Formats: sequence, structure tokens, C-alpha cells
Amino acid sequence: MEIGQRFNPYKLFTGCFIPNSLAKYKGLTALSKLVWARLAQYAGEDGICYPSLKTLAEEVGATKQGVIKAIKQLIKEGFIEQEKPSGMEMIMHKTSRYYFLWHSVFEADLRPEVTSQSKQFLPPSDKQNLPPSDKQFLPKENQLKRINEREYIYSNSIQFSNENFMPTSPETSLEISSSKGNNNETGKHKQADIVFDEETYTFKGIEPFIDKWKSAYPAVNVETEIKQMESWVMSQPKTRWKKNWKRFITGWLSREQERQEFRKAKFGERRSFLDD
DNA sequence: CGTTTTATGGTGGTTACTCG
DNA sequence: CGAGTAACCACCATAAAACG
Repeated sequence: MEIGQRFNPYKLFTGCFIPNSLAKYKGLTALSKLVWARLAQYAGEDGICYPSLKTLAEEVGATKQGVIKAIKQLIKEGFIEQEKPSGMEMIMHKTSRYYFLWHSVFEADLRPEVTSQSKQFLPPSDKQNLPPSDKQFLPKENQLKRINEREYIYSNSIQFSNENFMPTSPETSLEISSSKGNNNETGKHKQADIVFDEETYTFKGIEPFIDKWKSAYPAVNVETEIKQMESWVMSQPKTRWKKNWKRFITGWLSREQERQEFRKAKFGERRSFLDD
């Protein structure tokens, strides 16, 4: 690929993701939406992120002041909540924590079948998913619906695609297809081989293994990694495609699990998966 | 009626400063 | 060091007014 050459950006990049409903929302500036997207990308499985204003500003191409204004607007409009450092945290120059709030505009992006079927993929509860040190920062549950509950709905959020990011069809949705699954149709307990669909650039037949992988690799966001795999495979020449995709996927997840554990051991806590 | 000019508000940048 | 405020400035989009 040469500079200036035409190319197809479809599923080619990873990066920030702005839901359609948020993009259309008129109560936020463009920068606010970008900041939201960046924060969403920072947020890990626990749905919390804590980048510094300086870092945020650098990564969205704005100034610290601009980011402050954007964050204020996001808070005012009810999209995020901010926990400012206090006490020892302030002394230790800790950064603010940002929680995502479920907003009415997001409902517009949820098709009925997605809303009902996605429930089973939500984490058991907020607190169970939070590290102990984070529990003290949990706002009142009845006031707050952290957006990581919907994380799986937007699990392909770090991909750049021309299509709607919502998993609207079984062909493009791990979540929905897993609820239907091969078992219902072809029956019973026969496990089909995993194949890589050349047209949709997605893995087919992985649904029966998702839960297994989740429990086997708890430090890994399986859905996100699958998307990254699909993106990676897509960029590879077909001659390099694997024959045994299941082995490829488990190998990838295993490697990622080790990396996450190494990170935890080395850095104590992860600030963001973007710090890779 | 269409085009140009002007006024206004929103947004964001820079700098300096304070606070804990 | 991180977060925040304030004053000032520039830019841009929009609406209204002026003009031919």
C-alpha cells in the first residue's frame, strides 16, 4: 500500500468507536463524542477507565482544556460519571476515574431482538466484576447503570467498519448466533468445525466454544480478541490462513492470557489495554 | 431573489495561576 | 503532579441585514 493509493478501510483498523445514536446526538460536541469514544476504548472489562487529562488530550488531538470541557459536557448530559481522586489518592497524584452511564439515546441503537437476547451475555453483576479496590467508587446502583453491562453488545466496538457496529444479523454477531447456535438446528451435541467466512470476515462455528474460552481465559476479553483475530486474519494473505482455526484461536487466547497475567504481575494494575 | 456582509454564539486553544 | 479556574483570543457556523 502506497501513500495516496485508494484502499478499502472496511474492518482494517482498530480504534475509537462512536455508536450511531451517540454520533447523531446533538447535545454533545464532536470533541465530547471523541472523548467518550476514547474513554470507552480505555475502559477494560470492569468498565472503568482512569486516563489523565493530558493523555486524553494528546490522544484525541485536543488540549487539556478542551478535554475538560468535553468531560463536563458528557457529565452534564448524563453519559459518564467522574470520581475525582481524594485523600491519599490526590496526594499520590492519582487520576480521576470515569464510569459510563447508560443513556436513553443508546436505546435507539438496540433492536428489540438484540436487547432481549443480549441479556444472557451481561456480566452477573457490577460488583462481582469489579476489583475490591474499586467497589468503594461504585455509585448508587439505582442511579447508575454502568455501560459495561452492554459491553458485549458493542464488543466489536474497536473495529472500524462501514457496517452498523451493532450485531444485527447472525452472520455478524457472535452474541446472537450463540443464542441460536448450531445445536438447535443441526442438533444436538455435534460440534461443527470452525471456519473463517471469506465474505463476512468472521469465524463461523465458534459459538459452542465461547463460554468455554471465557472460563479458560478469564483475563481475556474473548469477544474482543475474536474480533481482533478476524481483523488480523483478514489482513493476511490467504496462503497463510490456518487449517485448524480452533487451535489458532486457543493459541491466541492462551498467549493473551499469559500477557495479561504478566502485566498484572509487573504493573500491578492495568491502566488500559491501549498501553500495549 | 440571490449574493455578500456583518453580528453573534459556541467551541476550543493558550497562558497563567491556584489547590491539594 | 494532576486537576481545575479564569481571562483572553481565534475560528467557525449560523442568522440577520444590506445590497445589487
